[in-house]
Amino acid sequence: MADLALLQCDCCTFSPFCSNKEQASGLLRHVNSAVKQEHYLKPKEVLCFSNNKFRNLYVVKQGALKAYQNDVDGRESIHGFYFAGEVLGFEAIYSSHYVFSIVALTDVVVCEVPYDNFLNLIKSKTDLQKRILYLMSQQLNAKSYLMASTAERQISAFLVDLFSRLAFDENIHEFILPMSRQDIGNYLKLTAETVSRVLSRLQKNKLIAINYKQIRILQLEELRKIGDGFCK
Amino acid sequence: MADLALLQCDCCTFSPFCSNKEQASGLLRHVNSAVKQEHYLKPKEVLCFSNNKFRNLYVVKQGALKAYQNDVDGRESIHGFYFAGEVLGFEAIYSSHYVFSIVALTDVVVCEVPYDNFLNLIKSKTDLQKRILYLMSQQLNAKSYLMASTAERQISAFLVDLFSRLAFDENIHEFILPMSRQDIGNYLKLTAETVSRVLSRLQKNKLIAINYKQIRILQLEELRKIGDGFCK
DNA sequence: CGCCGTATTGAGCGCTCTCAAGCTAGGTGG
DNA sequence: CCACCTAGCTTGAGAGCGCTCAATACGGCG
Repeated sequence: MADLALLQCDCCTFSPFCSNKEQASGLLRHVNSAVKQEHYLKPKEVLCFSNNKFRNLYVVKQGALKAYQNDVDGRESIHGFYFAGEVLGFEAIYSSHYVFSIVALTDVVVCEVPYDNFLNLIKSKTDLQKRILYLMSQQLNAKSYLMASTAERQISAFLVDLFSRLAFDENIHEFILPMSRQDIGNYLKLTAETVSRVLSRLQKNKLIAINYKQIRILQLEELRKIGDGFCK
Repeated sequence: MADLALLQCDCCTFSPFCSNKEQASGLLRHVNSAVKQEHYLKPKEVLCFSNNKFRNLYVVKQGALKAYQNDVDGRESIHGFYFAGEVLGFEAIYSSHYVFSIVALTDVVVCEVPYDNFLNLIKSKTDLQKRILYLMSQQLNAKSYLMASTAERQISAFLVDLFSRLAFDENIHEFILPMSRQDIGNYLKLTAETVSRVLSRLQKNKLIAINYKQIRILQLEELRKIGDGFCK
């Protein structure tokens, strides 16, 4: 378990803002300057509510979360999913309020990073300044596959994206979907039925093997081709 | 003309990185530190090509541009439009190459901002550091209406967005669409025919008056309602 | 004035949605 | 240990929105 936590820190995109010599050698915690504390969440627990005052960025240390808003139709419009090593809250800098409610999908550990701490930390560190622009630029590039032309393309690209973000080991082409079919649909603007149908079709065509939340990618390159132009 | 150029600078989101006392009082040009030079483009002229090495951010001083990629189907997938006062190139920080080709839609004046100049400028200026995070966060919030559920919603939200970015005077509800129906379609993932049909319907319903590129918003609040959840 | 790119409008098709009926897995209680 | 319950998933039939294909109209430019 301690090993897992360390693994998470090693592959965390935020580690330059957090890690120090102690961490690299195995110790860590609140000695670093930007991270204030950790939070532990159970599935369905809320990390922050839409419209609440923005104070903290959060870094996912373990587990998966979703960011969503309720749209006019009362539908849950999902803005994105966040997994280990990813930073959330950047959108809120602009509006100074959280734009989305963020909810745990699994058991979750997040690091709380007060935005003021963060600004103080980067103040005089040019490498961290470059790094944060890099990370935000990365988020600008994400999610392009939302615009793919058919449900099959969107879902193929979504699976490739998930695989690249969830697979600890590139060689194990199997992972657990942390979200429901409905969540995938709310994210891609498809119905849960369409998601289910497309996944079944991809399975029939031997591109994936899927059993509820257990999924194995059988032909990664084929999937990439189907979702092409939209997979990085 | 000189007045227009100044007006553009006054409402430019990038002016903190550019303006100085001289500018504010009427003079300016290359005295400021981040901006290197201006470029003048005619319609269809290319500012930068997709995959070229990223060196500069650009700030639009006058006119309109589109950023696009060709997708698998050979279709032109438009990532966004840029108007006076807006910054482009943030996506390229991540990949260190331009992600999109950027082309002028009208006569255009842009300011070239070498990224190295820019990094030097913000190095020790905490207010500019905050400002750039704010601007990038703003871009993360843009384009949410792309996900609206129907063509009518997307286009209504698109028009509201355009109006807020193009109208010099909030009270004049009339402006020129700088892009073609096909461009709008390529941006919203609709066909030019659908765009045309929806615009005609909005006109029939007295929400807008449109004649080719000339458009007048008749019922801004109604449009906002239709595109709701997706207009800021 | 004639040409060509762009915009409009119509008819028919197909993908995704809606509505609805089973199915499965996992949890609960006897 | 098994019957039951429920939430989530799967699958089917029919409807509607946006797409394709096509014909026509408009406007800018030489």
